[in-house]
Amino acid sequence: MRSLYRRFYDIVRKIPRGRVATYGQVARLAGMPRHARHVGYALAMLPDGEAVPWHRVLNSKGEISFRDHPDSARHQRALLERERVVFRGEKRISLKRFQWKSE
DNA sequence: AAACTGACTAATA
DNA sequence: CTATTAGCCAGTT
Repeated sequence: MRSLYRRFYDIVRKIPRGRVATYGQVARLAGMPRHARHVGYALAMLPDGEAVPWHRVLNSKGEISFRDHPDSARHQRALLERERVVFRGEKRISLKRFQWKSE
């Protein structure tokens, strides 16, 4: 249901430039713990042109979470690097340094 | 109703 | 460090 997803979008919109959040974190902040998978699901059907920085959402290990669609993963990485988020190796970033500390 | 599907996670080996 | 596993839950089939 799209109205439920709107809560996720609102949270994601608050992630500052150069910072990232995890799916679980977004779910918790939206008041819906244990709905991490739905955050990803919501972002997947996010229409193009929405002002939601979907690329700042990573999985709990600090990795880009496109198992398939490697091209989209590259795109996401490019968007993050444009914000000075630094990757350690091929896929990971340091959550220690870049995770958004909400409130 | 039942099975299946995920841009997930935490715990365990 | 990687791999596996069980748990998760709204939508879809």
